[in-house]
Parts: sequence; C-alpha cells; structure tokens
Amino acid sequence: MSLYGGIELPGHPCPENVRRLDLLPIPQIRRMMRMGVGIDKEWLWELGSKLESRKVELRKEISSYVPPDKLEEFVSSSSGEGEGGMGLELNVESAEQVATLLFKLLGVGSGRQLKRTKSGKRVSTGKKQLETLKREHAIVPLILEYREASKLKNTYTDRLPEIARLHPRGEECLICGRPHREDHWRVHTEILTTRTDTGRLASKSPNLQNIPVRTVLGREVRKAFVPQPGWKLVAADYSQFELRLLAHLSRDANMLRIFREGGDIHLATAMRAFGIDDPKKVDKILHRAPCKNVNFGIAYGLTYLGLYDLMALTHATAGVPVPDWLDEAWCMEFILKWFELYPQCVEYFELQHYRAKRYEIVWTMCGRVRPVPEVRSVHKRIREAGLRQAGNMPIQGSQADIFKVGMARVERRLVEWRAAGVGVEALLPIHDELLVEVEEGWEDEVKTLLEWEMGRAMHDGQTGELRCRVPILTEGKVMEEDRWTKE
DNA sequence: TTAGAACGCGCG
DNA sequence: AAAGCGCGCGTTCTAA
Repeated sequence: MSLYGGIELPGHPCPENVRRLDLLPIPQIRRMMRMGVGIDKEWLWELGSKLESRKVELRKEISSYVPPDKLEEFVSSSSGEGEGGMGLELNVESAEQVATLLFKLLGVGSGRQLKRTKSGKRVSTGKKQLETLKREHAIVPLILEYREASKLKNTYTDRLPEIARLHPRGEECLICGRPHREDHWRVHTEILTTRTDTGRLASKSPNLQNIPVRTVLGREVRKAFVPQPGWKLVAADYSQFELRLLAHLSRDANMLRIFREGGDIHLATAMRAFGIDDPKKVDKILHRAPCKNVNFGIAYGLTYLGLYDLMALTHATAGVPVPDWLDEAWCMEFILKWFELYPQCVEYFELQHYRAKRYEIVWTMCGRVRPVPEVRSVHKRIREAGLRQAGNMPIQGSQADIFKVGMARVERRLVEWRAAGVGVEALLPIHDELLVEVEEGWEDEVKTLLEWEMGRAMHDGQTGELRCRVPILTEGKVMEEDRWTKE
C-alpha cells in the first residue's frame, strides 16, 4: 500500500520536480457513500430465480456425464453435499471435482499442454483453459455456463437485495438527506482512498466497481441499478485513457499523431503492423484482435507468451481454429514490430525501469510515489514483476490522478447546481467513469457538464505546467431506459 | 470449529 | 518454472 502521495521519501534523491498531490476529494466521496445507488429488488429476485433454475438444469446435465460407478469419489471428497438422500451430483463449484472429472475420467485435453494452477497441484480449470477445450467435449461449455450463472447469482442477485436499505419518501431522507418522491431501495458502498498502490480508489461492501457488463447475462444484472423515481442516471467515461496517457508520457510521435487525428488506434496499428492499405481489408480476428491485445497489454508488460495465450483465447471464444502460422515465435516478432511502430514507448519503459532500479521508486504526473523494492530482489520472477509494476504505475496512477481532478471539477459545478435548486448527485467513481443521478429534465445538461469538466481535467492547475499532448475524449451517456446500461 | 489459503472470476 | 497491471468477494479446501 502506498501512502506516500506527494511526500518525498527520506534518503531517496528525487531527480525530478515531484509535485504535491493534494486533491483527494474526501467530502465528495463521503457524499457518494451516503447517497448510495438505487436498485430494483424485484428485478434481482426474478433474475435470481431464473439463474437458479438454469443452475439446476445444468447441474443435472453435467452430472449425467459422470460415470455412475465413479460418483463415490466425488461424494467422499465433498463434505457439504448429501442432503436430500438421492441427490448424488457433482459439485460444479468445486474446481477439484471438475478437474478430476474432466482430466482423469473423461480424458479431456489429453495429449495437449495443459496449464496448471498457481500452486502446481493440478491442471487448471480456469476460464482461459476451459475456453480452449470447449470443442473437445460437450461438457465443457456446460461448465462454463454454470460458472457464469453461479457467479452472477452468488455475488450479485443474492447479495445486493440483502444489503439494500430503504430510503423513505419524505422531506428529508434520514439516510442521504435528500427529499425523495417515493420509497425506494439503495445500496451503499464504502469507497477506500488509501487502499491501492497506484492511487486508484477501491470499493467494498459491496464492491460496486465490478458490476457485470461484458456479457449479455451480466448486463441483465447491471440493469437492476436504477435512478430514484423522477430522476435519471447519467454516466461519463474517458475513452482509451491509459493508452492516451502512454502516448502523453512517452511523447511517442506516431501514437500522438493517431490520437490527434482521431483515428481508431487498433485499426491504425493493424494497418501498419500488417502493411495493409485498405481499412476494409483488416480482419477483426486476424489483424485487429492482436493489435488491440498488444495495445492494451503493453502497458501491463505483456510478454510474447501472454500474447500467445490471449490469441488462443480470442480464437477459441470466436470459435475459429488457430491458424498454423500463429505460434509463440510469431507473437515475439509481433511485439518487436509493435515497439518499432512506437519507438518512444520503449524509451518510456526504459526510463521507468531506470528510476525503479536507481531509486526504488516511480511516480505519476501529479507526484504520487510508489516504492518498488522488488526490482532488487534476488529472485528473477519477483524482479521482473517489479519492473512490470514500475512501467505500469505511472500510467494507471496518472489516470487516477487526472480522474480525481475531473471528479473535483465536476463536484464544484454540482454544488452550484444544487444551490440553484437542481437535484443532482454523483454516485460512483469507477476508475475512468463517473455515474451521476439527476432530476428529470436536466439529464442532457448534466451530460454536457460531465464531458466538459472531465475532458479538461488535464488542463487543471493541479497537473501543473504539463501540456496536454493528447486529446482526452470524454463520452457521456444518458440512460433513457431508466436502468444502468452500456452503449 | 474456524481462520486463512487456494481457486476462480466480476470490473477498469 | 513463470510469463499482464490494479482491485474485492464467493465457495471450497486445509491446517491448526
């Protein structure tokens, strides 16, 4: 944990002008926690019961693949089961049982190089692994579907209604202080400001920063979040913020040019990397996918082996066989080529690695410091992890710095709105996105406000004399359906 | 019986 | 041998 924000560490010469970071918007954050976010309990109950019946079906179907004479093995290893007499079924929640069934009894993936768990005890049954084995046995997609249903039910549809609090209609709500038109339920998260090593905020009890959005079923969960009666939800997020920051921090001419021209960075990378002239000839899986993966992954220190895994997963998920020319050597070449396209990014990472090794710290645009003593470890694995953290922290951390400035700028304006009698509240910070609730009739205004204020966070005095070298794109969205949705 | 590790997975 | 950054949380499994 880094509590060093803006403070120079004794004994560490700081070679550049590291500025004080003094803009944690604590009062605004406390206000968001008090407000909470509205939820539709009936929606969650209904969704939960659908998930439950699907789980029952899937569990039955999955269990039918277990050789009957081997069932005892599972019963003996699982202690909690056994209620209900005859209900001898596989516990799909147990990774151990799933592994035994798949790899010992059914021989799935035999002759293939299978990834093992972190401890090396057995073969992994993680999503990545199972995705590549999807077509080998009909049971595999069933397990994946069960896992999704189970996750959504346990973590979201069951939990959220339990911890929601009733905000009563009336002049002044005792919980949040706002007058509500009708009774409704809200969940209150705790926002932690000193939890992360990079300066990001964290959310717990419940974590509202990981509400599903990437799958169709997941988005149904997200739809359970609603505005209070008579209000609208509005959200605004930065697009490709970390990549733009890499362009800014590295001053890479090619990357800056692409962003300044407002082009599609993944497409532009694909055209240059594969030497394609016509944008229409760029294939989504063949060309754009690896570029997207590398564009995002590079800030995390992605290696050619990681890229190979990602490519295998991309193809498996799309149901396309991996082409025979796509191997680890190809991935290595591709990453080298990527750095040739964006040569100043190499210098960026070299600079961060130098700072890490020389001073054992790296820092963000606003001067938030992260110690990285790992880079001097005697263990190569730890050292390399430390270097990846060092390369990533100024990007992720600067994103957090600027996001906070954006939040502070937004809140300053919302205070004025409230003084003028408009009901408007910030509800949730999600790393590069801010969720806001506003009285009906003001939603378009507030969307414009969010885009304006967040989009100018880099011009703020707090980020110092640093010129904004890259356009920061902010996209606001009004939830017309009165549910939290994507796009 | 229980605290914590292991595993897996939701999000940016 | 591992091989991608930052989080929180649910269930299963294990060691005390």
